[in-house]
Amino acid sequence: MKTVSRVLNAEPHVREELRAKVLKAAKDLSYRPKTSARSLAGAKSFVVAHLFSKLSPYLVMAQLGALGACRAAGYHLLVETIDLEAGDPSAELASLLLGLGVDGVLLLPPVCDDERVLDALDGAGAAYVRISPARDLPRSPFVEVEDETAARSMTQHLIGLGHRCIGFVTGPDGHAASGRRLSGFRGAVQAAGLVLEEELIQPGDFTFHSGQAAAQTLLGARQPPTAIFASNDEMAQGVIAKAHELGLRLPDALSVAGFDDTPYAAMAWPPLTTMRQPIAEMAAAATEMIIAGAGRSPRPQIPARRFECELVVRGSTAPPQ
Amino acid sequence: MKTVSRVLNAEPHVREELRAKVLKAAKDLSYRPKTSARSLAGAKSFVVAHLFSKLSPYLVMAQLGALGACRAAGYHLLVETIDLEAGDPSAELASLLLGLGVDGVLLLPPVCDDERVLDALDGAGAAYVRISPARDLPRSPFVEVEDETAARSMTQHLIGLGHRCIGFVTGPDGHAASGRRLSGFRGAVQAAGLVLEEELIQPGDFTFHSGQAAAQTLLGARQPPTAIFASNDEMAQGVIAKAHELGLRLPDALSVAGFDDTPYAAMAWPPLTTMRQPIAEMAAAATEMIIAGAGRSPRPQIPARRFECELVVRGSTAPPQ
DNA sequence: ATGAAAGCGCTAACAC
DNA sequence: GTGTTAGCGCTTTCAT
Repeated sequence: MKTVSRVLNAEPHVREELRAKVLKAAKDLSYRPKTSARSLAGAKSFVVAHLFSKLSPYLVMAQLGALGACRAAGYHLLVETIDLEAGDPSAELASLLLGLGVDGVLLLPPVCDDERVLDALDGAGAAYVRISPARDLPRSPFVEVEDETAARSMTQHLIGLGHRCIGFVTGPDGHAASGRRLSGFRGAVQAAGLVLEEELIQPGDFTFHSGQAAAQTLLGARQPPTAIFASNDEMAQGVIAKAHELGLRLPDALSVAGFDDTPYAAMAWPPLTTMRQPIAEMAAAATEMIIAGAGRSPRPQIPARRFECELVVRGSTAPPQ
Repeated sequence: MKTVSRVLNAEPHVREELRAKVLKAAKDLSYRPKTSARSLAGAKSFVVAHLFSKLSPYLVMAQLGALGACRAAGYHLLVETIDLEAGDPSAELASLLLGLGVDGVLLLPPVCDDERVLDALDGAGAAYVRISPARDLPRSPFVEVEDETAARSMTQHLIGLGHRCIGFVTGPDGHAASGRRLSGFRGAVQAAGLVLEEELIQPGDFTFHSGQAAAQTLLGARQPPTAIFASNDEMAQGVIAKAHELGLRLPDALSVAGFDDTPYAAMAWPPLTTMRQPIAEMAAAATEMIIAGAGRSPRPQIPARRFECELVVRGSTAPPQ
């Protein structure tokens, strides 16, 4: 019995001949080890959980990446929501962690920066990997993306098109990406020797509505920008909608750029120029980190991984008219 | 020990006093039963799987609904993809079903109409509930929506606005909703005494691209329609994009209507008039059906449930100019 | 390199 | 109404 276990878990110390025999028998019987028995007896549960508060296209792409990594390793992906607004998120977490004993939890913003969630996870001794965390970097393995460089590239693209007055819509405070994308924008504008009036930078929170509101303000100014760079695609969509509402012809009267390259960016009109963030790969990498550490104690130290973005030029950006 | 088990599973035959005592002790110790032990010993796994081939906004909304139902019942939701294009989907399913022994599988189109998937599921003795299945209705419990009635309402909305020449973009063959929505459209057009030229009905497959292509054909005709009703929101977005590309002013030069009311419908420009399909509730209902039958043998007969849609009028429909 | 024994934490079946 | 016993199907530990 133990020999079969060794073969099926790819453990050493089994003669090649015997291994083949076991494998053949397993195949003939179409035998599948029962996950519940494996996790009851052993240290691994073969389940990774993706914990989120709200599902955006960005998180959906991450989920798909995580799913792929799970599949490749014979793992399963569990999805769980948590209400950050509600009283105590740790109570909700308890049933997840203590009950199921998942091997690890995948966290993205904003959940990955909620102190209470992190404390609850640490308290339960649960492993977790974060994507683009804003704080306490040493607290867990994580994966991040070159936000600042990417934002700089996008800004340079707009400047290269001839724009001299560019508006920017920020992400919410507390999101690591928000500050970095703004820095990248600022850096590129200043490097080009352009004046950056502070009213060209409008606050947003990654929602469509906030993109509309920011556009309203920017386009209503005495000297409106000829291009607007929104920190994510959904806000860029809001900018586009507002511009249409104001009767502007895009992209001639206004260039609009986004960030993330969600599937809906290409469905906007005009199709949105944006920075492609390899979120599926990032989530897959994070999931692999979880799986690599599953059942191991002490948990292995895993170095952070950093990914790059790619400029995707579509029809929403053009030289100013 | 058995008494504790009874209390925690809300089984009868426990004195109220003792029950309270157990509950208090459980709380004091913050005790959580271990899912793997429960499913190894018992007949239930406390896990429902959502099996899909591709993730659309529609499926994401369903996932959220299923998640809510799982949460409420102390269940967990597992997500799994299956490649319908690939050789044999049953091989992929095997590891999911035999290994994890989920209590049930939630299936939506197009997966819910794939004969091979259904056969594999039946072969493994797995329970499944389908949403809007197109065939073999008695084969499993299912949930459906009033597609035909809803399509009729939408068409009446357009006719009521004064449109006399309305184009229609169908869904893919094999999707139960495709035929029903087309029937609803046909019924309303004929009831209004309008002539329905067959070239006003263009084939689509629920993708953005197919919506664009259909719009290209419809708007290029000698007598183009003044309104286009697409069978889902994504195709409606494609119609809108194509209309913008052709320089049409929406909604005056062309009214566009969709179906589903995904979150992106409201982000289009103009905001899309559509039929809201209560997909999250439908998925929740389907998940409850799975949970109700979990661990029971023979599986209880569960009557189908039917839901209604709601017309959501936004800015993309208006009287013809 | 292989295998025997013990037991993970519950529920099922059966006493009482 | 309550408690006892015997496993569920694996992995772990420890012999050999």
